[in-house]
Amino acid sequence: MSQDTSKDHSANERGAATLADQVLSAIQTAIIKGELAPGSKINEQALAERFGISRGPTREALQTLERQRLVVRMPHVGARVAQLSVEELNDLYDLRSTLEAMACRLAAERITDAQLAELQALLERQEAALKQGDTYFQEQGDVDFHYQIIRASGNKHLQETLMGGLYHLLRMYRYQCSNHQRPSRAIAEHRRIVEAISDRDGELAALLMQRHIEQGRRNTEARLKELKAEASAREHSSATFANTQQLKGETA
Amino acid sequence: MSQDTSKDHSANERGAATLADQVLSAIQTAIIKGELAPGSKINEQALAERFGISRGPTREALQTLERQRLVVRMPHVGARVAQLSVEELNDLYDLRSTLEAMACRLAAERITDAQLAELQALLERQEAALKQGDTYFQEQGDVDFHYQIIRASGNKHLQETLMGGLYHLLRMYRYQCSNHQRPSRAIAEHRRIVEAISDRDGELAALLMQRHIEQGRRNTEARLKELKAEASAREHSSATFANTQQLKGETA
DNA sequence: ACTCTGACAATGGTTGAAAATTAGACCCGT
DNA sequence: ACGGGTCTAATTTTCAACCATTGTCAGAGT
Repeated sequence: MSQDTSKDHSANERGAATLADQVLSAIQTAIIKGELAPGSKINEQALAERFGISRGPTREALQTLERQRLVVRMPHVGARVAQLSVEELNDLYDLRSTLEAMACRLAAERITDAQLAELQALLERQEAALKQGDTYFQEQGDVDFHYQIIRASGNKHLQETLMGGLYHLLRMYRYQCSNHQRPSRAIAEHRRIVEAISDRDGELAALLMQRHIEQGRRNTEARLKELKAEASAREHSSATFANTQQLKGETA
Repeated sequence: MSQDTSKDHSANERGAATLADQVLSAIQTAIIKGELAPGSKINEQALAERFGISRGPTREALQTLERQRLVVRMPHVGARVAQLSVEELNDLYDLRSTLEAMACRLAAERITDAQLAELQALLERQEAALKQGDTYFQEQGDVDFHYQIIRASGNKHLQETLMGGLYHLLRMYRYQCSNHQRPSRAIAEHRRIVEAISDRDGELAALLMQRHIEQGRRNTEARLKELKAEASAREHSSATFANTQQLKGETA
């Protein structure tokens, strides 16, 4: 039922067997929430000390973060938190759209009755949360919705690509560009998608999912452009320090 | 000191920036070619000694291999070379088919004249190699063909997912299940795809690519099933030796 | 203003040992 | 013999100290 699916898909399902895994999810949330400012440099030593571990596991976590595109690394230079960009956002959503459409197509063929029931139960919980204005559960529920469909596709590589690769970066964009608009519409779209899957109409489900995601892309893109404009405006006022400010926390 | 102007200043070029990268590609080819037997356990220490490096970079390479699905790792247990399975093969090709179809769609929109000329030149080299029976270049050319289209898509995340993630595992399946059949037909399919892209007909190109890849899937699947059957037969006759090829001493 | 030089800082890499965990062998009672 | 629990051994994980290599930056020199 309400198992904690959001906890950690990318790392191993085993809670946190290694130190690197533990610190990994900590850094992940820090980056996604913007506590580590985009573009800011990451010092291995300092990061290790901050979590009370040595450089070994820290480097491991950093490498995982690199493959998740949450940080960018260059040899002998170091790691810095990824920068949000409109181009990458579009690349990301294009890919996500294609992959989740595929997931819908497969899920319509292969979803089990139990999984379908679970999906419908989730939908009802989402609607209840909408009425109560529980924004946290709305976010959580949206993630779970997409996750369950992806899981129902039964394609392990598809799951891993979405969950381990794109998922976290996507969360960063959504979190930092959150504009939480019209959850009622999103849930209505969810409902139609579930109906299509329930009817075993994979093509329709895929199409609806693509449109649903495209809607999300538009929202996020618009908000990101606003943020970029604001940042650019701030940069004009203090142009002398422009370059050095980039790697410090200026996101108010 | 030799001032090499062509020094790689970007992390994209996986030339040989760090030790981990160097040894990584070495292990990759060893796994892909089957020199490290599928399912065999990998001893970190032994692997490090074999390449004359310490355990640090070795662990890093191993982690990268894990994300490429060339090895499977479990905490405190160790790493072992991935096992080929028909289910995974199908998952893999499904995903590849979807992604490369997407690449075709995008490439038809965004390919430059220079890239298109390059693609056509490659095609002619492939046909020349076919006539001369140059099987090595046929293999290489096929990889390049798909790579160039993926690159022409212009979607960085798509490129990274295919090249960094699926590519190597795919090569393993193709190498170990090589049955080199009908290259003439494959090249004819390549030509039609290039024509469709040249006509800016993304939908057609995507469809042709999907069929092309499906053809490859069928071949590889059939060959893999043969191999599995043989292996199963061998296991019946001499069950004692089956599992014991490890990296302990040397694989001579 | 530009380039070159050298010190400085951070990362990449090595080594050896200690802590943690699993797999497999061993023992024992029923 | 058999199931169950314990113990040992082997590997992995982590730590800590160290050196080597590279990028960065300031300052001198032109």
